Order: sequence, then C-alpha cells, then structure tokens
Amino acid sequence: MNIKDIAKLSGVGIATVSRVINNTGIVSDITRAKVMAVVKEHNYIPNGNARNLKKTQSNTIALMVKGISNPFFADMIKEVERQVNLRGCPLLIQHVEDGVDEINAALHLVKEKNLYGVIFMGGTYDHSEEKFRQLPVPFVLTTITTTKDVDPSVFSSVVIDDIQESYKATSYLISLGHRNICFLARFPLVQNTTGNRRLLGYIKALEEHGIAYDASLVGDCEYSPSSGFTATKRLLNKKKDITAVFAASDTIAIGAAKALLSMGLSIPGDVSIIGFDGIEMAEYYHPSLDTISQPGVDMAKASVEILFDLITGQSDNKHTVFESVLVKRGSCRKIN
Amino acid sequence: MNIKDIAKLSGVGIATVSRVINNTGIVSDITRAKVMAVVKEHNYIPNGNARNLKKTQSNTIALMVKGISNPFFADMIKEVERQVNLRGCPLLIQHVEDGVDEINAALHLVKEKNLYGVIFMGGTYDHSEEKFRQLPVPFVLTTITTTKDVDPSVFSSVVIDDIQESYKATSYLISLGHRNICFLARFPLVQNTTGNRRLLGYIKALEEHGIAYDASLVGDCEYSPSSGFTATKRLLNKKKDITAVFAASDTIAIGAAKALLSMGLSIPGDVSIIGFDGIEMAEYYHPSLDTISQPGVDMAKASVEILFDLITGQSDNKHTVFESVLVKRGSCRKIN
DNA sequence: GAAATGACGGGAAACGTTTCCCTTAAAGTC
DNA sequence: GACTTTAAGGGAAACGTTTCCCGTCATTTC
Repeated sequence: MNIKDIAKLSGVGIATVSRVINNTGIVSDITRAKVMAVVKEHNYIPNGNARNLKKTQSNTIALMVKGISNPFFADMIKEVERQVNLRGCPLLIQHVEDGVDEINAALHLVKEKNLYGVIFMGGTYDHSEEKFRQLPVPFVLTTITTTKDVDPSVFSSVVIDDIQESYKATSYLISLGHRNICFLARFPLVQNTTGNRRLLGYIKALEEHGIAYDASLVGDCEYSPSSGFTATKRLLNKKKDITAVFAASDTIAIGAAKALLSMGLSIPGDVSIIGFDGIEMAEYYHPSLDTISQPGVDMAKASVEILFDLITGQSDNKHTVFESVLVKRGSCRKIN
Repeated sequence: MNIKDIAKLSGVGIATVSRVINNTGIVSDITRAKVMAVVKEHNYIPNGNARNLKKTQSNTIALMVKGISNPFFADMIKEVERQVNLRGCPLLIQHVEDGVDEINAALHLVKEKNLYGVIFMGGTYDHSEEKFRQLPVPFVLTTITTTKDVDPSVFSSVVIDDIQESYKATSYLISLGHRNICFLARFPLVQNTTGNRRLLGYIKALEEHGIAYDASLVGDCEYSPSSGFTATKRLLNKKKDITAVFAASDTIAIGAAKALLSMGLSIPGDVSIIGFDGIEMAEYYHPSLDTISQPGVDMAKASVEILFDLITGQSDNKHTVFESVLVKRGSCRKIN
C-alpha cells in the first residue's frame, strides 16, 4: 500500500495525495476528505525512507546518552522523548559505550539517517572545535561542559555550573564544621570532565576556608553504588578521621552510605554525607540523603527547545545554565 | 558525497562500489582496495534512507520500553543495544508512555521505517491474537507474559515464571513464620499483568499453607519508591500486625522499607521485607534488601538472539522461561 | 582451434516519496 | 470582451541506493 495505490483509489494524482498527507499546498476540502478517507480505510502510513530520501532530511532527532544506567538520566530521557514527540518527531536513543567517541558515532548516524538534530547527554567532553564543526546538523550538549577553547558559537549547551554547585555542597559541609571531607567522583584521563569540575569547586571551597587540600581524601570511582561503596571502603581504611563525604552523584553517595553504615558508622552521627543529582532513591534511602538537586527534567525540556530553535533557524547557539538546589534531608549534621 | 561520486573517483561503476561496501558479489582485490581507499579518504557513509528504500527493509531493530525509569530495565536496555549492535544493526529505543498501545506504536514504526524486528519490554499485555498477527515483522516479548488465549506460535517471549517466583518469595516468608504478609504491586485494570500474576503466586503460597487471603493486605502502587512508600504507609495505618512485606519490585521495596524505617520500625526486627528484580540499589540499601533476582541481562541477550533467529528464519517462535533466584541479604528474619 | 565457462564489472530500472512545473478552468480586472 | 490572476491538481524528475541483467575478456575444455 503506497502513495500510488492511495492516489488510484481516491481517483486523484500522486501529488495531491502527498499534499493531503503533508498538509502542504492547496487542496479542496472535498478532495482532501476523499483522500483522507482512503488513507484511513487502508491504514496507510507513508514510507519514511522514501520521504527522507527525497527530502534529504529525516525528522528524526538522535539522543546520544552516556551512562544510561544512572537513574538521573532516565527521567531526562523520558522528558526529551516527550518533548521531541510533541513536535512530531521520532527520537532515536543511542546509548554510547564508555570510551566511544560520541561525536563520531553521531556523525555516522547523521550521515546515514539524515538526522534533524542531535542531543548529547552525559559523559565527558574534550572534543576539538574542529570536531564540532564537522557535525552538519544542529546539536545541543546537555549536562556537558566543554573545554574552554571551543568557540561558544559553535555549539549549544544546557548545563549547571558544576564548579559553583560543588562549591556550594562543600561550603555547606564546611559551615557545619567539617574539615576532613572526602570527595568521590569519576576522574577519567581527559580534561574538564564533570568530575574534574566538581573537584575544582570542592578545592575552591576548601581553599576559601583555609583548609589544606588533601589528595588522599579524594576517591576515583564510577557513578554507581558498587563503585562508591568500594571507593569509600578504600578511603576509610587509609583515613580514619573523615567526618563527611561529598559524592559527585547520588548513586555514589548511596554506595558510600552503605559502606559507612556497614562499617557500623552512623549517618549523620559519625559521618555526614551529601550527594549530587537529586534522584528519587536518595530521598528514599535510609537515612534520606542530602543532595545537590539538578532540575533534570527542566534541562531536558530546555535542550529540546533550543535544538528546535536551532533547527528552525529561530535562534543561534545558546548556552543555558540551570541552578541546582541544595536539598537538606538530614544526612549532614553540625559537628563541634 | 554519494555512491556516484565514489564510483567516479574510483574509476569504477556504481554497481561495483555497492558490491564493495556491502561485501556482496565478486570484486577483484585490486578494485576493492581502490574503492575502499576512496571511501576511507572521503569518509563516505552510505545513505541509509536510500538503502532501506531500495531494499524495502531497514536493518533497524526497535525496542519498545514501558517503564524506562525502573533501573531494572536500564541494564537490560544496554544489553539489548549491545547485542543488536554486535549484529551490525542500529537500535531504535522507543519509550512507550503508560496507557499507550505499544503494538499500535510499533506497527506505525514498522510501516514507516521498514523495521527489521521489534522487542517489547516491560508493561502489560492483553493484546488480541489478531493484533499480534498484524505485526508484519518478527518480534519478541521480553518480561511480558500474554494472556493465555493467544496462540503461542504467533509470538516469541523471554520471561520468568512470575507466579512461581512470587510463590517462591511468599513461601520463603511463610517458612520464616510470617502470616500477615503484605503484598505490593501494580494492578492495572487489564488482565494478566505482571502484578496480577505475582499476586496469583502470592495467593497460591498462602493457600498452600492454609493462610486465608486477606485483600486488605494487598496494596496497589506504581513501580517506584515514592509509590511504594505511600502504599505502605496507607496499609500500615489500617493493619498494625503486618510482619512482612513482599514487593513486586525492588523499587517498591525500597519505598516500603523507607516507610517502615521512618515509622520507627526496624528491618528485619519488626518487619521482614523482600523485593523483586535484583537491582543494584536493593543491595546497597541499608539494610540490604532480599529479593527475587531476575537474570535481566541474560534475558535481554536471549531476546535479541531469538529475534535474529526469527529474522534469519533459523527458527520459529520460541518461548524461553528464565529462572530467578532468591537472594537473601538479611532483610527477612524468622519469627516466633 | 572453437566453444564453453567463469571472473569481473557496467548500465539501468526500481524502491516510494516530494516538489517543480505545467495545465485547466473559473473568477477578477480594466 | 480580452486580459490576468488564482485555485486546484496532474505529470514527471529526482533523492541515493541495490540488484538484475548483460557484456567483456581470459581461461578451460574437448
């Protein structure tokens, strides 16, 4: 069942059918009704491949996600899809393995599928400006900050100020009297990752309060409970006098909390703990965990909005910074 | 840069370029090398739309997921994608909103994109056999059991035996001396959902041990911590003598645990609790939660295997039942 | 030495759309 | 009344592939 069949059955030309299903051009109401009736009756759905081929552009948006296991992204993904679908476009969600170059992956996809636009979510970004320029379609980096030597007019982004928010969390702990604050995040070898930036905020807060930075308080781990658990155990074995833990994600925080609790330490009695992201699980952990809560859904929505503004040419590349909030649930306490 | 350009630059015909990039037909090594050099040099990637149009079939697999927020599915999604990519195919992940008919959605996608195959994951299934027959491509239901009146030769599935596993969990609690066992799951109005089947297993265990079924011990909730939390609070306010909770998902179990703990009850001191799925968070909860652990990744892998066997015609529709394991972590204790 | 075979590769049709350009007829415009 | 304009819709080219069918040439086969 193709457009030719519909045309024949409706007694009109192919072009007219096309005009009807795409709502373009001028078609009389009577003809339109006739065609639509046939379309409905035969449950006709236009062949997307043919359409995209002809238009040399598909209406598909690709979402490249690194770290899909982190629940924080799950809600964002849902929102991105909702927003994209709202605009009549299908969303191609592509999970990018750790270590895979997402721009290359996107490039391939774009060429192969004539994508409309791309949203990158999660992961780390140290791609060169040249690399960015190779992407021939609009794209938005969500949750991703690039290295500073990339011309901001080359890309769009929706982010939080990692340094500032991390500074906020650390300062909060310091204000409660903590000095030996453990920091857990992922530090890949590339520069300017989320982990690195949050480390900068952590260090900034320490320095500002005259606390010496102690590298042995910093742990490298994946954004997962198991990894946070292991890293915390390791750190605790070396340093006995830790009074607070700042984890760069709630998933890590949960692992860290488990490590502390299973060693018989109480939260926040013995050790205070604060996470990052604002996933549901952190609230339902026992004790509920304090966190720097990111407006993930809003960020997802904004990403799609910016992307479509770019696609329709309504605006140029844009950089939006969202504010996170410090959510206190009682897993941090004042000491001394 | 299209196949014609590559042909021109390589000094060969279009057909030959096609043969080279698809590894079909007979091409001399020297010609192949010549063409490949040009392909590499210009970073040529064939236009998927044109290819799919011509072949009237794309190599894309669609994964229709309901309940993407449940971390249990996250790892399964990753595995599905890995397995599909391993076979050289892209995966289109489509999140299906609650209440949306996933078969219709898939049907649309299949027609529009000439899909290769579809995997359905999560959600509930009470589609008619006729509906299933409408899907013109191979498909596999993962994590989904259909109503019994559908001819098994019409579809493939990868499931666990919900009734049996639920029976296992309930029996375990009963064997520990529990009588007032609360059961939490989602009960949509449709028949034969995951929640309904697990309820059957729960009831079966009760009956077998001579315990009267008490509907006021059963709570209806979404598969999320917040919903589990609310449902548990509600139940506890009505029934004071609950000694155990069996949640149909770990996410619910976490919410339930939080409800118990925040009311000052201890786990497993006052109330024992067991979940379902085997997500990482359940292990890192404090206390670590017992659960019926499903082999999600294996199931994901099996789904893709079955799907590709169907696609290549290597085998007929197949139904695989995986075994879950009861993981004891100490959140259930013997009473009396 | 003629015929058959097989390796290799080219030309062109076809996949199902969109869209440009054209025709027709009715309605305005002066 | 002759002209232009406009609504409506049809024909056909083009998008970039794959693949069928065919031709050429070298090698066997008898």
